[in-house]
Amino acid sequence: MQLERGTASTQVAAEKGTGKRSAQRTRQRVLDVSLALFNELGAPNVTTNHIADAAEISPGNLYYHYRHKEDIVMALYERYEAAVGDIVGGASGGAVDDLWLVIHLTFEVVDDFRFIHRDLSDLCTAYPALRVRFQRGLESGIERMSGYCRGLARAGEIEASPEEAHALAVNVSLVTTYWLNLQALRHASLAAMGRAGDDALSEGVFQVLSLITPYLRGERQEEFRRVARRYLPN
Amino acid sequence: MQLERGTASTQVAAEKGTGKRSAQRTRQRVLDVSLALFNELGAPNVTTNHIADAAEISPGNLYYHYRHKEDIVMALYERYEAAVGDIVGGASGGAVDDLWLVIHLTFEVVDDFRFIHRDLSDLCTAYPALRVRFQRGLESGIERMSGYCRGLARAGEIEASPEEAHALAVNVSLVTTYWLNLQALRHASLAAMGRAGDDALSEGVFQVLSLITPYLRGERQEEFRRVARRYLPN
DNA sequence: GTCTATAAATGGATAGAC
DNA sequence: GTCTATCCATTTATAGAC
Repeated sequence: MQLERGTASTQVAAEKGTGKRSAQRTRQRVLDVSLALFNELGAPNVTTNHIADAAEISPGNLYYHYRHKEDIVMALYERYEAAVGDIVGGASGGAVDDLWLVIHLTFEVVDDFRFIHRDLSDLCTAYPALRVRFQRGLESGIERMSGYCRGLARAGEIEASPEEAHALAVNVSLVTTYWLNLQALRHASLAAMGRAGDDALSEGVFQVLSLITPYLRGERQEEFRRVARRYLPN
Repeated sequence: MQLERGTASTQVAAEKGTGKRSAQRTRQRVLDVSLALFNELGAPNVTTNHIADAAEISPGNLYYHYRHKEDIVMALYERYEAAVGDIVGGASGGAVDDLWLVIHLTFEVVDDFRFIHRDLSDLCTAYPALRVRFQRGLESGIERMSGYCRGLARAGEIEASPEEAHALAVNVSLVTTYWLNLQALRHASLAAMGRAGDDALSEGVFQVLSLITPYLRGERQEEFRRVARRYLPN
């Protein structure tokens, strides 16, 4: 992550007239336009020619940088994983107070890479490598959330058996994973679906919070309800 | 629905030697094998030739019966809708007691037609007619569940604001829609995914019940917990 | 109603020149 | 690094004989 010799501007200058650009830059641009196209049309509906066009390079050149469409998808998935990792890594080890913030940030990342969940099953059968990575990430996410919930239960913050705490964690993961997807389906105009509106995102946070709220007790519950209310559409 | 002149056996007899079969029977068989293939491989990965092969007819003949692949998908979706309608229609208007049964039966239908939710987004963009039908069904499902939950709230059975009751209903719909899908993703071997095991189905019921349980109070909650426990894997 | 043969279009991927 | 041209496989759908 500490590559990038020379500033972008000096690179551009050095590339002038040669007709060549740094491989790094081209690869980055391919990923950027691919992400945009995948999100807009769904990965299965974006062809390699389509990507090459948008990146303003030839199909042949595209395959010089990425031998298979799968390679592009995997590279983007790694970006997604890294972004998610930044969030949980930055979370201050388990305070209830900023749980809502973690949820919110997570939804933003899920939105940025919404193509992943849009055709998740199909992508995972087409690209087995993606399946194993996704499985790993999902399980570890569930496990982390489950541990967090069971911790709350032990601390007496929520009233739930270990099984219920785990079920709660799984439901949180499920809603986080599919909420924006379902919301896009519900409110999609006939036009291609662009980025989810702030509404859809806020509603998602509300949905997740409303999974947790009823388990809380007394004071804590009120606190949560106040936060949740901020995420209501009205 | 009251067609079917003559029994199946007399039809078969009448068809002998002519090389022709009743259009009804052929169409049914096409739908049956399509459903099986879609569920096994995912609709996008099943070609019309594939279907023709499995139905033991020629590609040309397939297109005599169904002009487009979309027609097959839509016919199957109508089957699905009808099956769901049977469940909610048969439910004895709102007793809490057999809510778990409705959930269980719903999961079975969702499982029978799991190809629908597997590639939902992609199918809906490919077939706009499907999108509108699905949207309608989803919204009416949410609305019914929401009304049910708000009713429980009014009756004092659960402690939830109207907004929370609605959020609960949405989460119930979401989990019901995507649970088996996610579960197939989690536990899929490299082999094609067959019907969900009884485990996955029971766990799904448990997940949905655990959405509702924490909202209940005292006696009712205990009752629900007892039912839910029956759905635990162990 | 059913078949064979094939059209028409698309998509992933490669070869070889510059 | 980049391009043009093209191969090869696949897929939907049709034409026309039986």
